[in-house]
Amino acid sequence: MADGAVKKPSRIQLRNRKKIMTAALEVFSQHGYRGATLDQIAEAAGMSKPNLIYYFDGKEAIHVAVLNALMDEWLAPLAEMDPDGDPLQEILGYIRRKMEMSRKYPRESRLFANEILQGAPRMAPHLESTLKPLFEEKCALIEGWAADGRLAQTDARQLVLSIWAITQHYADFEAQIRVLVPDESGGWADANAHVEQLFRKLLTPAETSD
Amino acid sequence: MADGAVKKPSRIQLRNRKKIMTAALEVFSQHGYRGATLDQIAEAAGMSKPNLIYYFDGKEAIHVAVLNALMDEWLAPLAEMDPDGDPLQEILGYIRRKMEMSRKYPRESRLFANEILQGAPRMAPHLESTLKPLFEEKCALIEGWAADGRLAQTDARQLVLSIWAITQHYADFEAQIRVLVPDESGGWADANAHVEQLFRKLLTPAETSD
DNA sequence: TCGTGCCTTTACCAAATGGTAAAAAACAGG
DNA sequence: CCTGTTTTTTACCATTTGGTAAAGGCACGA
Repeated sequence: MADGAVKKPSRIQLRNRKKIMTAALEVFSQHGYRGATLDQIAEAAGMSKPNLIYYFDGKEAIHVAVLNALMDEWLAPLAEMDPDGDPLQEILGYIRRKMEMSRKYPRESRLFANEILQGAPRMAPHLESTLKPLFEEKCALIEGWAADGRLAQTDARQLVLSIWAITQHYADFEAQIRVLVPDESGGWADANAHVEQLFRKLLTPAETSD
Repeated sequence: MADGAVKKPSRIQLRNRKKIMTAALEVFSQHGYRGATLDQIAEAAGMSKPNLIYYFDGKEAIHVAVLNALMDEWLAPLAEMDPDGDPLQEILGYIRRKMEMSRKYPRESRLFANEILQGAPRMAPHLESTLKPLFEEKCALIEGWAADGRLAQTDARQLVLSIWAITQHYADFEAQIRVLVPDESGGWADANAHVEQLFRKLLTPAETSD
């Protein structure tokens, strides 16, 4: 009885929370935190504004909930990088997965981009607690590979940053790319090929074939 | 007499318009268009809100004015790329200038990033009329260099996009980088070295030293 | 059928925000 | 100093927006 646990959420609660978060992702990613209104989210979720507040403590709580819920999914491509795989293939595989994310989930990318651009006011703790350890772990892994001569010498942190920069750019700056790159061009195929070429050249170790 | 021209602005007008635009850059780049308020801009500019409206037609007009005024400055590094220079050096020089921009003018970078992220609602015409021609011109130049064998074969459009992505990332995602990269590390020096290494490897032509 | 507890809506509200009106102040030019 | 013009301020205003109160539905077991 003295358990401070919360009651387990009902089916309808689960369903509605998910509907709200889906709607919120749509609206927040398109307009940013300040630009999004509860009315927009409510309409997108197909329910009334006070009903949102019934399920979440307020606008900020919705935003934080969406951010936190998507963080794991967002980091999955990096988390999947396998210490036992072939270094170059592992990194190129990571890049391929990341490009896939930008293509299939641009809203998630823009949501995070918006938040970081504003100085990550609502995400800083999560960055520190979730992103940073993973980042450190994978950087150490890459440094290990480089030290073994299985990758060209390069700054692991900068490498990961530049992978993020390029891959996410395709989602975050889509409006600009749409203006500059004609529709009839290769589109995503060109992008994938270019990114692979770029990082393959960077990372392929000097041919010290034993 | 029949000249529909506007009277030339007084000294005080020039001064105040500039003050407002400086303040607006600060505020818009930090909070985005919707997140910025006229009161914030007024305070940053050291004048009253109605006074802003006296000099500009409204919030949107201020935003557009800032965007347009900074566009040229923003594109200068690319415009400076010299068709008669050494291809690799020209591109690396461009990258160096762009990194310098991100370091010295992160607010400008974030202003544009915010605008593009929201779909460039107030900048689309300017993108089409100013950015696109320059982009096309320089892409053609790069393609020429590559065709002459003075650069490695690569997709010029994708190359420029990836240069933008990486260099601007250092300004736009600074909040994240500050969390991930320890202060005592090389900081900008590491970043510059990495970016140069990355693109140098991509662009150095196969050693067909004649 | 009647509660009872979860869910939803209707009607509001206070603060924030973009913008206006009009008077006051500052600043020419004579 | 006077006069007309430009600049600035002091009140306002209408709308938007995040949030609340309280009553109404609604499912479901006794």
